[in-house]
Amino acid sequence: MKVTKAQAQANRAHIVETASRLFRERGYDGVSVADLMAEAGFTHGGFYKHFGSKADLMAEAAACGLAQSLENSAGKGIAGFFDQYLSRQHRDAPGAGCTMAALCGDAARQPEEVKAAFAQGLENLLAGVESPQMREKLIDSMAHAIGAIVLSRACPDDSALADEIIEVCRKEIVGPWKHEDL
Amino acid sequence: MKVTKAQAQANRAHIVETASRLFRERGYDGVSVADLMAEAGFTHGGFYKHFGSKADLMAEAAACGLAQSLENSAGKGIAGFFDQYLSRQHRDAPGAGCTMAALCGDAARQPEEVKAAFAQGLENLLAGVESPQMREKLIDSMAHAIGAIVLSRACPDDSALADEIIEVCRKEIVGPWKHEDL
DNA sequence: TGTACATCAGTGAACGCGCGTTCACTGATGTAC
DNA sequence: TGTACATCAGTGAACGCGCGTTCACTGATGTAC
Repeated sequence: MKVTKAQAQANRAHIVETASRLFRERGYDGVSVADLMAEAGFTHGGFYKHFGSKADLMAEAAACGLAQSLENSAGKGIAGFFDQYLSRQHRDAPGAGCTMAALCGDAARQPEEVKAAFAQGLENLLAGVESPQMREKLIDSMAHAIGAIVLSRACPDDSALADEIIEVCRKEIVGPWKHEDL
Repeated sequence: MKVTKAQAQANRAHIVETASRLFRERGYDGVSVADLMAEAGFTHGGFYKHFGSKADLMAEAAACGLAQSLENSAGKGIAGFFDQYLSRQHRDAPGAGCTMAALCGDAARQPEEVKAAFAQGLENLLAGVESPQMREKLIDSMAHAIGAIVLSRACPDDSALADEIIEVCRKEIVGPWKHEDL
Protein backbone atom coordinates (compact mmCIF):
# COMPACT_ATOMS: atom_id res chain seq x y z
CA MET A 1 0.00 0.00 0.00
CA LYS A 2 1.56 3.18 -1.20
CA VAL A 3 1.24 6.42 0.73
CA THR A 4 1.14 10.15 0.00
CA LYS A 5 4.52 11.75 -0.72
CA ALA A 6 3.96 14.10 2.20
CA GLN A 7 3.04 11.14 4.44
CA ALA A 8 6.13 9.21 3.37
CA GLN A 9 8.29 12.22 4.22
CA ALA A 10 6.59 12.57 7.61
CA ASN A 11 7.06 8.85 8.27
CA ARG A 12 10.74 9.13 7.47
CA ALA A 13 11.15 12.05 9.87
CA HIS A 14 9.27 10.08 12.52
CA ILE A 15 11.66 7.14 12.10
CA VAL A 16 14.69 9.43 12.48
CA GLU A 17 13.24 11.02 15.64
CA THR A 18 12.36 7.64 17.11
CA ALA A 19 15.86 6.38 16.33
CA SER A 20 17.41 9.45 17.94
CA ARG A 21 15.54 8.72 21.19
CA LEU A 22 16.09 4.94 21.20
CA PHE A 23 19.80 5.23 20.41
CA ARG A 24 20.20 7.64 23.35
CA GLU A 25 18.37 5.22 25.63
CA ARG A 26 20.01 1.95 24.56
CA GLY A 27 23.09 2.83 22.48
CA TYR A 28 23.66 2.14 18.79
CA ASP A 29 24.14 -1.61 19.24
CA GLY A 30 21.17 -1.84 21.61
CA VAL A 31 18.60 -0.93 18.96
CA SER A 32 18.00 -3.26 16.01
CA VAL A 33 16.43 -2.10 12.77
CA ALA A 34 13.39 -4.28 13.54
CA ASP A 35 13.11 -2.82 17.10
CA LEU A 36 13.26 0.69 15.75
CA MET A 37 10.73 0.22 12.95
CA ALA A 38 8.30 -1.52 15.30
CA GLU A 39 8.62 1.35 17.82
CA ALA A 40 7.97 3.80 15.00
CA GLY A 41 4.88 1.82 13.97
CA PHE A 42 6.15 0.04 10.85
CA THR A 43 7.53 -3.32 9.77
CA HIS A 44 11.26 -3.65 9.27
CA GLY A 45 11.25 -4.26 5.51
CA GLY A 46 10.46 -0.66 4.63
CA PHE A 47 13.55 0.66 6.36
CA TYR A 48 15.68 0.41 3.22
CA LYS A 49 13.23 2.48 1.19
CA HIS A 50 14.32 5.40 3.39
CA PHE A 51 17.93 4.69 4.37
CA GLY A 52 20.91 3.06 2.70
CA SER A 53 22.05 1.32 5.88
CA LYS A 54 21.80 1.41 9.66
CA ALA A 55 25.02 3.46 9.76
CA ASP A 56 23.45 6.12 7.51
CA LEU A 57 20.49 6.36 9.88
CA MET A 58 22.83 6.62 12.86
CA ALA A 59 24.56 9.67 11.40
CA GLU A 60 21.22 11.28 10.55
CA ALA A 61 19.75 10.52 13.99
CA ALA A 62 22.83 12.04 15.63
CA ALA A 63 22.48 15.23 13.61
CA CYS A 64 18.75 15.32 14.41
CA GLY A 65 19.32 14.85 18.15
CA LEU A 66 22.07 17.45 18.28
CA ALA A 67 19.94 20.00 16.43
CA GLN A 68 17.08 19.34 18.87
CA SER A 69 19.35 20.00 21.86
CA LEU A 70 20.39 23.28 20.27
CA GLU A 71 16.76 24.38 19.86
CA ASN A 72 15.86 23.38 23.39
CA SER A 73 18.78 25.32 24.84
CA ALA A 74 17.86 28.55 23.05
CA GLY A 75 16.76 31.46 25.17
CA LYS A 76 17.45 30.17 28.66
CA GLY A 77 20.97 31.59 29.05
CA ILE A 78 24.16 29.60 29.46
CA ALA A 79 23.94 29.36 33.26
CA GLY A 80 20.34 28.19 32.96
CA PHE A 81 21.30 25.67 30.30
CA PHE A 82 23.99 24.06 32.45
CA ASP A 83 21.83 24.22 35.57
CA GLN A 84 19.25 22.04 33.83
CA TYR A 85 21.93 19.93 32.15
CA LEU A 86 23.51 18.98 35.46
CA SER A 87 20.41 17.58 37.11
CA ARG A 88 19.16 14.16 38.17
CA GLN A 89 16.28 14.49 35.72
CA HIS A 90 18.74 14.78 32.84
CA ARG A 91 20.89 11.95 34.12
CA ASP A 92 17.89 9.64 34.53
CA ALA A 93 16.26 10.39 31.16
CA PRO A 94 18.88 9.95 28.44
CA GLY A 95 16.18 9.46 25.82
CA ALA A 96 14.97 13.01 26.36
CA GLY A 97 18.43 14.43 27.03
CA CYS A 98 21.67 15.44 25.36
CA THR A 99 22.80 13.26 22.45
CA MET A 100 26.45 13.94 23.20
CA ALA A 101 26.15 12.84 26.82
CA ALA A 102 24.29 9.70 25.77
CA LEU A 103 26.32 8.62 22.73
CA CYS A 104 29.80 10.16 22.76
CA GLY A 105 31.33 6.91 23.93
CA ASP A 106 29.57 4.95 21.21
CA ALA A 107 30.33 7.56 18.55
CA ALA A 108 34.08 7.15 19.09
CA ARG A 109 33.81 3.63 17.61
CA GLN A 110 31.43 4.45 14.77
CA PRO A 111 32.13 5.29 11.11
CA GLU A 112 33.51 8.71 10.22
CA GLU A 113 30.10 9.99 9.10
CA VAL A 114 28.74 9.61 12.64
CA LYS A 115 31.74 11.32 14.21
CA ALA A 116 31.45 14.13 11.67
CA ALA A 117 27.83 14.66 12.77
CA PHE A 118 28.99 14.96 16.39
CA ALA A 119 31.72 17.47 15.55
CA GLN A 120 29.24 19.49 13.46
CA GLY A 121 26.72 19.46 16.30
CA LEU A 122 29.31 20.83 18.70
CA GLU A 123 30.40 23.50 16.21
CA ASN A 124 26.77 24.57 15.79
CA LEU A 125 26.53 24.98 19.54
CA LEU A 126 29.65 27.15 19.48
CA ALA A 127 28.51 29.17 16.47
CA GLY A 128 26.69 31.79 18.53
CA VAL A 129 29.80 32.73 20.45
CA GLU A 130 31.46 36.14 20.13
CA SER A 131 35.06 35.86 21.32
CA PRO A 132 37.76 33.18 21.27
CA GLN A 133 37.80 33.35 25.09
CA MET A 134 34.08 32.66 25.21
CA ARG A 135 34.52 29.76 22.79
CA GLU A 136 37.22 28.20 24.96
CA LYS A 137 35.12 28.63 28.09
CA LEU A 138 32.12 27.01 26.41
CA ILE A 139 34.13 24.06 25.05
CA ASP A 140 35.58 23.58 28.51
CA SER A 141 32.18 23.67 30.21
CA MET A 142 30.58 21.33 27.65
CA ALA A 143 33.31 18.71 28.11
CA HIS A 144 33.02 19.14 31.87
CA ALA A 145 29.23 18.77 31.90
CA ILE A 146 29.27 15.78 29.52
CA GLY A 147 31.88 14.11 31.73
CA ALA A 148 29.73 14.64 34.81
CA ILE A 149 26.63 13.06 33.23
CA VAL A 150 28.54 10.18 31.65
CA LEU A 151 30.45 9.36 34.83
CA SER A 152 27.32 9.63 36.96
CA ARG A 153 25.43 7.29 34.63
CA ALA A 154 28.21 4.70 34.90
CA CYS A 155 27.54 4.46 38.66
CA PRO A 156 24.80 2.22 40.06
CA ASP A 157 21.34 3.81 39.98
CA ASP A 158 20.47 5.65 43.19
CA SER A 159 24.06 5.48 44.45
CA ALA A 160 25.25 8.42 46.55
CA LEU A 161 28.33 8.76 44.34
CA ALA A 162 26.20 9.27 41.22
CA ASP A 163 24.43 12.17 42.91
CA GLU A 164 27.64 13.55 44.36
CA ILE A 165 29.26 13.80 40.92
CA ILE A 166 26.33 15.79 39.51
CA GLU A 167 26.13 18.11 42.53
CA VAL A 168 29.85 18.87 42.70
CA CYS A 169 30.14 19.56 38.98
CA ARG A 170 27.00 21.68 38.86
CA LYS A 171 28.44 24.00 41.49
CA GLU A 172 31.73 24.30 39.60
CA ILE A 173 30.26 24.74 36.13
CA VAL A 174 27.17 26.88 36.69
CA GLY A 175 28.78 29.32 39.13
CA PRO A 176 31.12 31.14 36.74
CA TRP A 177 28.44 31.51 34.04
CA LYS A 178 26.03 33.32 36.37
CA HIS A 179 28.23 36.42 36.38
CA GLU A 180 29.03 36.15 32.68
CA ASP A 181 25.40 35.82 31.65
CA LEU A 182 23.61 38.82 33.12
CA MET B 1 45.13 -31.35 27.77
CA LYS B 2 45.05 -30.31 31.39
CA VAL B 3 47.44 -27.70 32.69
CA THR B 4 49.19 -26.86 35.98
CA LYS B 5 47.00 -25.14 38.56
CA ALA B 6 49.42 -22.21 38.55
CA GLN B 7 49.34 -22.10 34.76
CA ALA B 8 45.54 -22.15 34.70
CA GLN B 9 45.46 -19.25 37.15
CA ALA B 10 47.97 -17.31 35.04
CA ASN B 11 45.93 -18.04 31.90
CA ARG B 12 42.81 -16.75 33.61
CA ALA B 13 44.57 -13.53 34.61
CA HIS B 14 45.87 -13.17 31.05
CA ILE B 15 42.33 -13.48 29.68
CA VAL B 16 41.07 -10.78 32.07
CA GLU B 17 43.90 -8.41 31.10
CA THR B 18 43.38 -9.04 27.40
CA ALA B 19 39.65 -8.42 27.83
CA SER B 20 40.33 -5.21 29.71
CA ARG B 21 42.39 -3.90 26.80
CA LEU B 22 40.08 -5.11 24.02
CA PHE B 23 36.94 -3.78 25.71
CA ARG B 24 38.60 -0.36 26.01
CA GLU B 25 39.54 -0.44 22.33
CA ARG B 26 36.28 -1.76 20.86
CA GLY B 27 33.60 -1.50 23.57
CA TYR B 28 31.78 -4.35 25.29
CA ASP B 29 29.67 -5.24 22.25
CA GLY B 30 32.65 -4.96 19.92
CA VAL B 31 34.49 -7.93 21.42
CA SER B 32 33.03 -11.43 21.12
CA VAL B 33 34.00 -14.26 23.43
CA ALA B 34 35.64 -16.01 20.46
CA ASP B 35 37.57 -12.82 19.51
CA LEU B 36 38.81 -12.40 23.04
CA MET B 37 39.89 -16.01 23.57
CA ALA B 38 41.70 -16.07 20.21
CA GLU B 39 43.53 -12.83 21.08
CA ALA B 40 44.51 -14.37 24.41
CA GLY B 41 45.80 -17.47 22.62
CA PHE B 42 43.02 -19.97 23.36
CA THR B 43 39.92 -21.42 21.74
CA HIS B 44 36.53 -20.09 22.80
CA GLY B 45 35.21 -23.24 24.46
CA GLY B 46 37.41 -22.93 27.52
CA PHE B 47 35.98 -19.53 28.43
CA TYR B 48 33.25 -21.02 30.62
CA LYS B 49 35.76 -23.00 32.68
CA HIS B 50 36.90 -19.59 34.01
CA PHE B 51 33.82 -17.34 33.90
CA GLY B 52 30.10 -17.80 34.40
CA SER B 53 29.16 -15.46 31.57
CA LYS B 54 30.47 -12.62 29.41
CA ALA B 55 28.85 -10.16 31.83
CA ASP B 56 30.85 -11.61 34.74
CA LEU B 57 34.05 -11.14 32.77
CA MET B 58 33.05 -7.58 31.91
CA ALA B 59 32.75 -6.65 35.58
CA GLU B 60 36.07 -8.32 36.39
CA ALA B 61 37.83 -6.69 33.44
CA ALA B 62 36.50 -3.29 34.52
CA ALA B 63 37.83 -3.77 38.07
CA CYS B 64 41.16 -4.95 36.65
CA GLY B 65 41.48 -1.97 34.31
CA LEU B 66 40.53 0.53 37.00
CA ALA B 67 43.05 -0.96 39.44
CA GLN B 68 45.75 -0.74 36.76
CA SER B 69 45.02 2.96 36.21
CA LEU B 70 45.34 3.54 39.93
CA GLU B 71 48.77 1.85 40.03
CA ASN B 72 49.98 3.78 36.99
CA SER B 73 48.93 7.08 38.48
CA ALA B 74 50.78 6.50 41.73
CA GLY B 75 53.73 8.76 42.50
CA LYS B 76 53.45 11.29 39.69
CA GLY B 77 51.36 13.89 41.54
CA ILE B 78 47.87 14.99 40.64
CA ALA B 79 48.97 17.73 38.24
CA GLY B 80 51.28 15.25 36.52
CA PHE B 81 48.51 12.67 36.33
CA PHE B 82 46.09 15.03 34.59
CA ASP B 83 48.80 16.46 32.36
CA GLN B 84 49.38 12.98 30.95
CA TYR B 85 45.66 12.15 31.00
CA LEU B 86 44.78 15.14 28.81
CA SER B 87 47.12 14.34 25.95
CA ARG B 88 46.77 13.20 22.35
CA GLN B 89 48.61 10.01 23.21
CA HIS B 90 45.95 9.09 25.74
CA ARG B 91 43.14 10.05 23.41
CA ASP B 92 44.58 7.98 20.56
CA ALA B 93 45.37 4.86 22.62
CA PRO B 94 42.25 3.86 24.55
CA GLY B 95 43.52 0.30 24.91
CA ALA B 96 46.41 1.53 27.03
CA GLY B 97 44.44 4.32 28.70
CA CYS B 98 41.80 5.01 31.32
CA THR B 99 39.01 2.46 31.59
CA MET B 100 36.53 5.11 32.70
CA ALA B 101 37.23 7.32 29.71
CA ALA B 102 36.92 4.36 27.34
CA LEU B 103 33.88 2.57 28.80
CA CYS B 104 31.78 4.93 30.93
CA GLY B 105 29.22 5.32 28.17
CA ASP B 106 28.97 1.55 27.71
CA ALA B 107 28.89 0.91 31.46
CA ALA B 108 25.73 2.99 31.86
CA ARG B 109 23.83 0.34 29.89
CA GLN B 110 25.42 -2.71 31.50
CA PRO B 111 24.25 -4.86 34.43
CA GLU B 112 24.56 -3.53 37.96
CA GLU B 113 27.70 -5.59 38.66
CA VAL B 114 29.61 -3.67 35.96
CA LYS B 115 28.39 -0.29 37.22
CA ALA B 116 29.34 -1.29 40.77
CA ALA B 117 32.89 -2.01 39.55
CA PHE B 118 33.06 1.49 38.05
CA ALA B 119 31.83 3.16 41.23
CA GLN B 120 34.30 1.13 43.30
CA GLY B 121 37.14 2.07 40.95
CA LEU B 122 36.33 5.74 41.37
CA GLU B 123 36.07 5.41 45.15
CA ASN B 124 39.48 3.71 45.23
CA LEU B 125 40.92 6.67 43.36
CA LEU B 126 39.39 9.01 45.92
CA ALA B 127 40.51 6.91 48.89
CA GLY B 128 43.88 8.63 49.23
CA VAL B 129 42.31 12.02 49.72
CA GLU B 130 42.54 13.91 53.02
CA SER B 131 39.76 16.51 53.11
CA PRO B 132 36.18 16.75 51.82
CA GLN B 133 37.26 19.82 49.79
CA MET B 134 40.03 17.79 48.15
CA ARG B 135 37.56 15.00 47.42
CA GLU B 136 35.17 17.41 45.70
CA LYS B 137 37.95 18.97 43.69
CA LEU B 138 39.18 15.55 42.55
CA ILE B 139 35.69 14.31 41.58
CA ASP B 140 35.21 17.52 39.64
CA SER B 141 38.52 17.20 37.82
CA MET B 142 37.99 13.51 37.01
CA ALA B 143 34.57 14.18 35.48
CA HIS B 144 36.04 17.13 33.59
CA ALA B 145 38.99 15.12 32.25
CA ILE B 146 36.84 12.13 31.29
CA GLY B 147 34.45 14.45 29.45
CA ALA B 148 37.35 15.99 27.53
CA ILE B 149 38.69 12.63 26.35
CA VAL B 150 35.27 11.20 25.54
CA LEU B 151 34.15 14.29 23.61
CA SER B 152 37.45 14.50 21.76
CA ARG B 153 37.22 10.83 20.75
CA ALA B 154 33.73 11.39 19.35
CA CYS B 155 35.19 13.88 16.85
CA PRO B 156 36.73 12.73 13.55
CA ASP B 157 40.34 11.59 13.90
CA ASP B 158 42.86 14.37 13.25
CA SER B 159 40.17 17.05 13.38
CA ALA B 160 41.20 20.42 14.78
CA LEU B 161 38.21 20.35 17.14
CA ALA B 162 39.37 17.09 18.74
CA ASP B 163 42.74 18.68 19.55
CA GLU B 164 41.16 21.94 20.67
CA ILE B 165 39.00 20.14 23.27
CA ILE B 166 42.02 18.41 24.80
CA GLU B 167 44.15 21.57 24.84
CA VAL B 168 41.51 23.82 26.34
CA CYS B 169 40.60 21.36 29.08
CA ARG B 170 44.20 20.55 29.94
CA LYS B 171 44.86 24.21 30.63
CA GLU B 172 41.77 24.51 32.83
CA ILE B 173 42.26 21.25 34.75
CA VAL B 174 46.02 21.00 35.24
CA GLY B 175 46.58 24.67 36.19
CA PRO B 176 44.88 24.69 39.60
CA TRP B 177 46.54 21.41 40.67
CA LYS B 178 50.05 22.74 40.09
CA HIS B 179 49.78 25.05 43.11
CA GLU B 180 47.98 22.44 45.21
CA ASP B 181 50.57 19.74 44.53
CA LEU B 182 53.93 21.19 45.52
C1' DT C 1 59.08 -43.92 45.12
C1' DG C 2 55.97 -46.12 41.63
C1' DT C 3 51.36 -47.17 39.82
C1' DA C 4 46.37 -46.60 38.88
C1' DC C 5 42.77 -43.58 38.66
C1' DA C 6 40.13 -39.17 39.04
C1' DT C 7 40.18 -34.45 37.86
C1' DC C 8 39.55 -30.65 35.01
C1' DA C 9 41.74 -26.81 31.69
C1' DG C 10 41.48 -26.57 27.14
C1' DT C 11 39.48 -28.17 22.34
C1' DG C 12 36.37 -27.66 18.55
C1' DA C 13 31.81 -28.94 16.69
C1' DA C 14 27.22 -27.76 17.45
C1' DC C 15 22.96 -25.29 19.48
C1' DG C 16 19.32 -21.68 18.98
C1' DC C 17 18.87 -16.94 18.30
C1' DG C 18 18.74 -12.23 16.68
C1' DC C 19 21.08 -9.38 13.65
C1' DG C 20 21.37 -6.38 9.05
C1' DT C 21 19.89 -6.85 4.68
C1' DT C 22 17.24 -8.61 0.44
C1' DC C 23 13.27 -9.56 -2.22
C1' DA C 24 8.75 -10.71 -4.35
C1' DC C 25 4.57 -8.82 -3.54
C1' DT C 26 0.57 -5.36 -2.51
C1' DG C 27 -2.29 -1.68 -3.49
C1' DA C 28 -3.06 3.31 -2.99
C1' DT C 29 -0.99 7.33 -5.18
C1' DG C 30 0.64 9.95 -8.99
C1' DT C 31 0.65 10.64 -14.01
C1' DA C 32 -0.26 10.47 -19.04
C1' DC C 33 -3.83 10.82 -22.30
C1' DT D 1 -12.92 15.36 -15.83
C1' DG D 2 -12.41 10.26 -16.43
C1' DT D 3 -9.68 6.16 -17.43
C1' DA D 4 -5.49 3.15 -17.80
C1' DC D 5 -1.10 2.41 -16.30
C1' DA D 6 3.34 3.17 -13.80
C1' DT D 7 5.31 4.14 -9.46
C1' DC D 8 6.95 3.10 -5.06
C1' DA D 9 6.13 3.13 0.43
C1' DG D 10 5.19 -0.40 3.16
C1' DT D 11 4.75 -5.74 4.10
C1' DG D 12 6.51 -10.01 5.80
C1' DA D 13 9.12 -14.22 4.62
C1' DA D 14 13.71 -15.42 3.84
C1' DC D 15 19.02 -15.02 3.44
C1' DG D 16 23.64 -15.76 5.53
C1' DC D 17 26.20 -14.64 9.47
C1' DG D 18 28.18 -14.09 14.00
C1' DC D 19 26.83 -14.14 18.58
C1' DG D 20 26.80 -16.37 23.61
C1' DT D 21 26.61 -20.69 25.32
C1' DT D 22 26.74 -25.96 25.63
C1' DC D 23 28.81 -30.36 25.31
C1' DA D 24 31.39 -34.71 24.41
C1' DC D 25 35.99 -35.41 24.26
C1' DT D 26 41.28 -35.20 25.23
C1' DG D 27 45.21 -35.89 27.87
C1' DA D 28 48.44 -33.90 31.22
C1' DT D 29 48.15 -33.00 36.18
C1' DG D 30 47.03 -34.10 40.84
C1' DT D 31 46.01 -37.69 44.22
C1' DA D 32 45.30 -42.08 46.69
C1' DC D 33 47.51 -46.26 47.79
